[in-house]
Amino acid sequence: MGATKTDHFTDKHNAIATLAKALGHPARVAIIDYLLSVDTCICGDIVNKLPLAQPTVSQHLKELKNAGLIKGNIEGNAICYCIDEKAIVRLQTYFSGISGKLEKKKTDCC
Amino acid sequence: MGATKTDHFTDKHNAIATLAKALGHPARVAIIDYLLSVDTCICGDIVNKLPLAQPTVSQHLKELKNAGLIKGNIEGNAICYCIDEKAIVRLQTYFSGISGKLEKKKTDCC
DNA sequence: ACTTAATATTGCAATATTACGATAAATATA
DNA sequence: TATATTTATCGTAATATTGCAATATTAAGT
Repeated sequence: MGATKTDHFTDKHNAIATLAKALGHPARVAIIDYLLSVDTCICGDIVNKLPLAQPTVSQHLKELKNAGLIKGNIEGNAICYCIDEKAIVRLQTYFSGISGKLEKKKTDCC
Repeated sequence: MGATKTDHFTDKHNAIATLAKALGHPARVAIIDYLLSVDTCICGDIVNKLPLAQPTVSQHLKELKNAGLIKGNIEGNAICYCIDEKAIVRLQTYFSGISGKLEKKKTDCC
């Protein structure tokens, strides 16, 4: 089939999966990394930093935006993309939550 | 084409993407959640907790294992799966790193 | 209005993922 | 050894993703 059965899972699980999926491609991780490294947000040169054609980069940016990881503003004939801190914090909280629970368990049977 | 150009990205970006991709499906997030909630690691009943058939669950477990998020041991005719703490810590560190850098920047132009 | 520059969209081919029925493999128990 | 139980694998259909050339859109400058 190929279609994920999102209906059958909790909102929380779907939300984490959506964010994680958006970062499930090295190009998109690289984009986040790049956005983090630049001070100015005129980000047209992301294309130059990646080994991908412009339409492909544009598509990756769209996916990051749809997932809520980045936000963008039109800025003349350039676009300003920024990381959306809320999404990062959500992921950070999620993983530190798991980490904390694992510490408490300490039944490392495997 | 459909094939990710992993060759062209850094190992760090590929590593994060691999972990994130593994969590890019609600069923796999749910599996992690479940593994976290049980004390005993006899995990055959993951199938009962998910709205998916047994082969599908088995496949998701395999992907989580390949990505390094869980590890498993054969335990009689049951399998014991556990979360691999190292992977969680790696993700936690990654996201808190981003969060920290964002705090320092504070050039939220979008 | 015309041109230039930057980004987005469309269309399409190649590949990957998701899901499951059928079946196999492995192990425990009778 | 035969049977039940549990997990894995195979085969296959449906859908999604990735990547890019061609084209469209948008806004700035001339």
